[in-house]
Amino acid sequence: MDQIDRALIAQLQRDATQSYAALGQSVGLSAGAVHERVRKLRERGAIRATTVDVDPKALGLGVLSYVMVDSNAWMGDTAAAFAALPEVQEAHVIAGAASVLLKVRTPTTEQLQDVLRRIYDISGVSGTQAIVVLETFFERPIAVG
Amino acid sequence: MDQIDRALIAQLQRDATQSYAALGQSVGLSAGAVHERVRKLRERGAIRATTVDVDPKALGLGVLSYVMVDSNAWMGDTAAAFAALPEVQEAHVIAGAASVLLKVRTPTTEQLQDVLRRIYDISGVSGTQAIVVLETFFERPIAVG
DNA sequence: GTCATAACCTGATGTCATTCGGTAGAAATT
DNA sequence: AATTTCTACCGAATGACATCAGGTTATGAC
Repeated sequence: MDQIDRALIAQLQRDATQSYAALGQSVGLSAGAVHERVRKLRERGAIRATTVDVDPKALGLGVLSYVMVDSNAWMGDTAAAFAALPEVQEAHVIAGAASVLLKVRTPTTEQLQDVLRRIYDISGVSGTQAIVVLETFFERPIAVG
Repeated sequence: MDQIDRALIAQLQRDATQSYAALGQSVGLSAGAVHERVRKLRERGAIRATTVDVDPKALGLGVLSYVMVDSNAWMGDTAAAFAALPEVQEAHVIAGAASVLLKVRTPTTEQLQDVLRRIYDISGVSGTQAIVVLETFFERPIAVG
C-alpha cells in the first residue's frame, strides 16, 4: 500500500467507471500494471466492492435520522436483530450513555416512529433517542491522504 | 423509476462491475435496454456516482466516532468549515440539543482529540461531545425495497 | 556480485460497452 | 376508430477496453 495505491483508490472513489488506461495516466503507469495493482487491492480487501452511490431522495427516503439505543443487557450479539430492519443503514456499538447508535432512513417521520417501535421490540432495548437530520452538509468517501 | 429500475439499482449496489448482459439476465431485458435505463438513472441523478467501497482499516483509519457539535450561533452556512477537515466524513445539521452531527474517522483517539481541537476553532462552536464507536455491526447501502 | 522476487511494459485476444436501425406497444390527438 | 407520436425494446455491428502472457527491468536478500 504505497502512494500509488492510495492515488488509485482516490481516483476510483471519485469515479470507478474510468478505464485502466486513464487510471494509468493519472499515476504514471501502464494499464496492465494498474490492472494488477487494483486486482491486488481487491484481493487484500482494501477495496471491498465496487458500488453505485444512490440518491436517497430518488428512492423516496427523505428523512435521515440517528437513533441512540439504550439497553439493559449486553448488546454485543444483536447485530442480526438490527440488520433485520431494512431502514437501518448503519449500526454501531458505542461507548457512553447509550449502547448502540443507528443510522436510519425513512420516507417520513411517521415511518421513523414505526421503526422506533420495531427497535423497542428487540430484546434488551430499554429506550431510544432519535436525532432527526434537518440538512445534510455532505456525505463523502474516506479521505485517503 | 419502476420496479425494474429498482432491481437494477439493487444489483449495481451489490456489484457495479457486472456486465450489462448479466444485469439484463437478472431483470429480463437485453443489454442495450439495460444500458439505456442505467444511463437515464445517472442522468436524473438517481445514481450519483460509481465508486469503490474502501476498508477504513486498510487506510489506517481504525477509530470511528460521531461528534455532536454545540453552537452559540447559526450554523447553517458552516459547511465549508467542516468540509475543510479531511477526517470528517459526514456533516449534518440536526434538530435537538446540539446543532451539527459529524462522522469522523481517525487513525487513533489521539488524532480524534486533534480533530476536536480544530472543530473548536470553527466560528460559532461552543462545545463538542464525542461518541467513540467500539464495534461496527454493519454499514450497508440504502435498501431499495 | 549473484540470485530471487516483484513490478513493470508491450502486445495479443476475447469480451464488453456503446451505438444504430428497426419494431412493437402505449398514449395522445383528430 | 384511425392516425400520429413517443417511448421502450431488441438484435446486430463496431470500436474500446479488460485481461492475459512473455519478456524486461528494478528491488532486495544473501
